[in-house]
Formats: sequence, C-alpha cells, structure tokens
Amino acid sequence: MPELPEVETTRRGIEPHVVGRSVARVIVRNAHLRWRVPDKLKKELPGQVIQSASRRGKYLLLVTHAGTVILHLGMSGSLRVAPCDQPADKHDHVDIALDNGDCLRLRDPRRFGAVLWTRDDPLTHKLLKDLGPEPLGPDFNGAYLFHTSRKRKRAVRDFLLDGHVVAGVGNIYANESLFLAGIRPSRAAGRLTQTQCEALVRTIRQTLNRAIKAGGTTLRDFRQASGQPGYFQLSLHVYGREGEPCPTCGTPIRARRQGQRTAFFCPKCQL
DNA sequence: AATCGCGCCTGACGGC
DNA sequence: TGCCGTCAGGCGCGAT
Repeated sequence: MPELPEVETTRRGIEPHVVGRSVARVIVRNAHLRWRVPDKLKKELPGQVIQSASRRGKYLLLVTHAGTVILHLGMSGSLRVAPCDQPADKHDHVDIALDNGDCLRLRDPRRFGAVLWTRDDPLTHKLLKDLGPEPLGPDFNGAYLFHTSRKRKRAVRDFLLDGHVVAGVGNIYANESLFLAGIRPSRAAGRLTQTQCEALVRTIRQTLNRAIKAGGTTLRDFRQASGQPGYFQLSLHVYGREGEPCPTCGTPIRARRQGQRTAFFCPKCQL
C-alpha cells in the first residue's frame, strides 16, 4: 500500500484518538508479521501514555516514556481506531487497546507490515538510522539530490525508491514525479543535470503534498484511519495508465518492467 | 560501495 | 464456474 502520503494520512487520522491516552492492553492475534511481534510490547506498553504519533519515512512511531512502538504498514496494512468490542476481521492482527474503550487496530492481509518495540531513541533503531532525508523536509533539495546521484548508474526511478536516498517515496509517486519533471524512469541517476534534480525535488514534493491532501491513493486496500478510501488515484497521470493518452500530449502511456517494479512514462514528454 | 534479485504473504483479476 | 498464472503500493538481506 502505503507510501508516504498514505502513512501520513494514517498518522493524522489516528493522532487525535491516541495522543494523551494510556494503553490498557495489547492484543496480538497473529504475531507472524514481517518480524515476530515482540513479547516485550505486551509487557512494557500497557500503562504507558502515548505522548506523540510521528512518522519517519513510512514508519509510524508511537512514543511513550517507556519506549516507542515502531509500526510499518508494508504493502497491505492499514490502521484504524475502532471500539474494542467490535469483532475483529481475520486480518486484524494486533490491537492496542486504549483506556477509553477504543483500540488502534492493525489490519494487514499480506503481513508484510511490522509492529516493533524499542526502549531506545527510535531514530537510532537499525531500521531507521540509515534512512535518507524526509522528502518534505529542508534537507531534501536539488543540491542534495544532485550531489548524492553523482556517479550512480542506477535508473533514477530505482534510485528514488531507495530509502537511503530519500525516505518514503514508492513506485507510484516516483513515477508520477518523474512524469511531471519530464524525466524517463530508466535514465541513469548520475546523468541528471542540476536543473533536472531541482525540478525533480519540486515535483516529488508537489506530488506528495497533493496526495496527502487527497487522503492518499487507494488502488486496492488502502483505507484512511476513518475507513474512508483515498482519492489521489483520480489524479494519477501515468501510474497504472498503460495505453491511455498522456494528459499533456496524447501519446499512449507506456509501461515497462524495470527491475522488480513496473515503470510508467510518456515516451514523448519524458526524455 | 553499489547494485541486483529473492522472498516474505494474501488476494484480485484476466484468460482460458 | 473454476483453475492457473500474474501482478500488487515495501524492503531487508545475502550474493556479486
């Protein structure tokens, strides 16, 4: 599912329901997610007050005084706030029950997601410490992208998917941003000009911000915390639109397998 | 150091 | 209707 805009949409959805609440208990129906849900979560989280709900890349962080819950939605995960007595779906694997009868409920059919617990500063956690800058933050700019991409031979689409380069840009938004910047997904990252890097940073930020505003992209199973789908799929220019006319020039959009993921582009507008 | 391919899972969809 | 192959928004890991 979820790329950065979907995770941010989720964060904003759950924040008012969880911050300031204390955790009553943790219910793990299936601990077999990407990594086993740690036993310590059940031991150490109950009784703690959730101080904040933040995000780093595609990771969600629930901070308490005793430690931090690190959540990842993988490909098919979603979080919602529901009354605890509402029956769980077969893919509702973890509940964090709150002191008011609500619970934060993780649904994840493919189980590529994760629920972890750390007592240390989460930013030093193995999974987070080497992440690149936040794409919507000040450290992600044209100069950074230009500098980082020098001598890199990877296709720029693949380069953007690498969390060490920039955190949270997935296949949908990489393709969309490259379209708006007029750059082919297959272009070697190291061959981008400074001007192109600046344009690309602008289109990435613009695309992510617009997607957040639309509540994310729902292609299959993404849901906001409220249960509502996102609407950004209606604004996609190239992603999933093979054969449809380019919104700029009318040339049919092409799809090609690039590495493990499909790239979409207009053969005329993107060089 | 950088890059590539694999594998973890379920479910939806299209072709036959 | 059903079976089968293909594909999917992520990402860490080991091999090269």
